[in-house]
Amino acid sequence: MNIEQLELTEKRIKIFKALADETRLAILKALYHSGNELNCTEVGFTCDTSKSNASYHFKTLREAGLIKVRKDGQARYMSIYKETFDQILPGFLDTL
Amino acid sequence: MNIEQLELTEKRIKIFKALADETRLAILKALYHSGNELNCTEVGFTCDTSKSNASYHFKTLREAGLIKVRKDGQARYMSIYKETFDQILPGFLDTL
DNA sequence: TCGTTAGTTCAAAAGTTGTTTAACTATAGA
DNA sequence: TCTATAGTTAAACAACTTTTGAACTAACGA
Repeated sequence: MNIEQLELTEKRIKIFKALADETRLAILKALYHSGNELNCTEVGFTCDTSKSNASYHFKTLREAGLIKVRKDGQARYMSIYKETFDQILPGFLDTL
Repeated sequence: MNIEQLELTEKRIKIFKALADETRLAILKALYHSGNELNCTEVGFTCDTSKSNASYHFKTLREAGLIKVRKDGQARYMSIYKETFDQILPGFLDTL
């Protein structure tokens, strides 16, 4: 395996780990179906867990490149990082 | 969430867990690129681990519905379970 | 029947991930 | 400046996954 393939494999594994969790799938589903950005409180509400646990899951999704976060005042708005899905899992978002 | 959606979510999580591992991605890659079935020894050789560990990973892949296994004499031949990929991760196999 | 090959299973050890609680930082408004 | 709100971080713990080595089963050929 060359270096690009190694990095691609690592990226894939990070993504699959991030997707292998009910709470994180619920977050992505909410984001995808909102068709828009949502703030942490809104997302935390739909996935029914504590704010620190929600924050842990946001971080996992962010580090896998599956969501992006925009800061505005006190709030942080997150949305699907579509490019990552298109590259690694073409067609998956539409099955959500 | 209704019962079908719950089952789909569980199936997805099982699949993502199965895919979130370097050894198992290597197995799938070998199978996909062989374009054919391979026996456990051949696959174990390409993914460089003990036979008991290889067997554990085969089971994980089998239980996620990602490979199927055919027994013939002493040997077992495994191959990609294409239908599962088509249903849950359309387009993914070609990125392998 | 005996030895060999192919693969699985089991239990213990090692490693990783998810949850919880509490303490923390940063921004906003009174 | 004080208080409230939004979110992150750290530590401890429980739960789960992976690895390892040894014992096992099943099929084959001599």
